[in-house]
Amino acid sequence: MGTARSRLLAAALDLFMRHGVSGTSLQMIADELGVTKAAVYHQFHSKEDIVEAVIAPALAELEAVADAAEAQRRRNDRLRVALEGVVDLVVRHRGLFAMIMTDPQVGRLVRSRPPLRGLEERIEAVLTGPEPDAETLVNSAMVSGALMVAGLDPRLAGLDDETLRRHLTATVFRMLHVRRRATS
Amino acid sequence: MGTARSRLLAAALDLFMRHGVSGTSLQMIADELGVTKAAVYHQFHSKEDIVEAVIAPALAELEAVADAAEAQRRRNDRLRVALEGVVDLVVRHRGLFAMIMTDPQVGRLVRSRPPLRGLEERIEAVLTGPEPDAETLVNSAMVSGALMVAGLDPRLAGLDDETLRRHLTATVFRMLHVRRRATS
DNA sequence: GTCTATAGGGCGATAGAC
DNA sequence: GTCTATCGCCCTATAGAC
Repeated sequence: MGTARSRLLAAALDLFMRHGVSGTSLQMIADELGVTKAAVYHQFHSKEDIVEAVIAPALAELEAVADAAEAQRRRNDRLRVALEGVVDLVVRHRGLFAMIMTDPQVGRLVRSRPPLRGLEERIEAVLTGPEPDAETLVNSAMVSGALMVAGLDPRLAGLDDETLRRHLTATVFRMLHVRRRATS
Repeated sequence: MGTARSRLLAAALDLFMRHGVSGTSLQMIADELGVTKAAVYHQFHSKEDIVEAVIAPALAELEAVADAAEAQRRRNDRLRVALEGVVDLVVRHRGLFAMIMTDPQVGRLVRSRPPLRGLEERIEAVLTGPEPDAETLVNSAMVSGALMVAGLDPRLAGLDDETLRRHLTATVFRMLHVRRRATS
C-alpha cells in the first residue's frame, strides 16, 4: 500500500485529473482514503501543499529535460532532445501534465514558485528558437496541446507506453520538421 | 454595450477562461458587471445555466460542421471538411473550445445533455474512420489537443484570424496526412 | 433589472483528545 | 496517525421590496 503520504498523493492525483483541482475538495480526498479531513491535514498543511507535492516530481524531471536540451549545440539536436524528453514524461505520467497545463489554479501555483517559474519559457524557447515567426509559434503551441491531451484521452489509456511513445514522437517531429536521427 | 444578458455571458466567458468554471463564482461575475449576485440570478436560474448558455452557440456550430463532414463521400473530403470547420471555429471562438475540452465540469455538462451527447464521438469518428489503428487514434487525439491549446495560448492572441487559421490548417493536415485540395 | 437580506450547506483550516 | 468538534468564510440559491 505504501506510506500514508504516498497513498494520499495517489488518491489526490486521481481525483485532480477526474474533477480538476478546484473541483476536488479535501473531503473527497479523505473519503477516497476512508479517513477524515483532519487526517489529511496531518500530512499536508494546506490544499496548495498537496497540489505542489503531486506535481513536484514531474516538474523536476521536466527541468532535467530542459537542461539536457539546452546543452545541445545544434538546433535540430536541441529540438530532438527536448521533444523526446517531454514525450517520455507525458507517457510515463500520462494525465499529470494535462492537469498542470489546463488547470488555471495549478498554472498560477507553478508560476508563483521561483524555482519553477521560467521552466515553461525555457522549454518553449528550445522549441521555437529566438524571434520565432508566426508559423513556428503556432506549431510549438500545438505541440504542447497535442502532447498534453495524449496523456488524458481515455481512448489512449489502453496503449502500452512504448507504442504511445513511438507514435507521439513521430507526429511531433513531423509537426516541427525535426530530423529523426542525432546529428553525427 | 448590448443587452444585460449578452454582457453577462461575455463576462462569464472571460472569467471561465481565466479561472476555470469551478474557479469562477457568481460573485466574481457580478463584480465584473458591477451588480449583485441577485441580479445575475435574475437572468439565469443557476450557474449551470450560464455555462450552458456560454457554450451553446459554439456547440451548435460544431454540430453543423459534423453534418457537413459526414455528408462527404470520400474519406479525404470528410477529413478536410471536418478539420477546416473545426479550425474555423477554434479561430473565431479562440479560448472557448479549450474551456469546453479541459474543464471537467463542462465536460460532464456537455455529455449529460442528450442533443449534444455523441457530438464529440461524431467528430472523432470522422477523424479516425472505422476501427482505427493505434497511430490514427493517437494522431486524432493529438489534433484535438493541438487545436484546443491554439485558442488558449497568449502568445497566439496577437495573431489575426487569417494567419492563425492558415497555420493551424497546414499543421493539422500534415498531422493526419490529409491532401490539401478537394477531390475533383 | 436591480436591490437588501438571508437561508442552508460545503469549504479550508484549527484545536485538542486518544 | 487518526479521531471529534468546531470556527469563520464563501458558495449557490431564494424571497420580496423598489
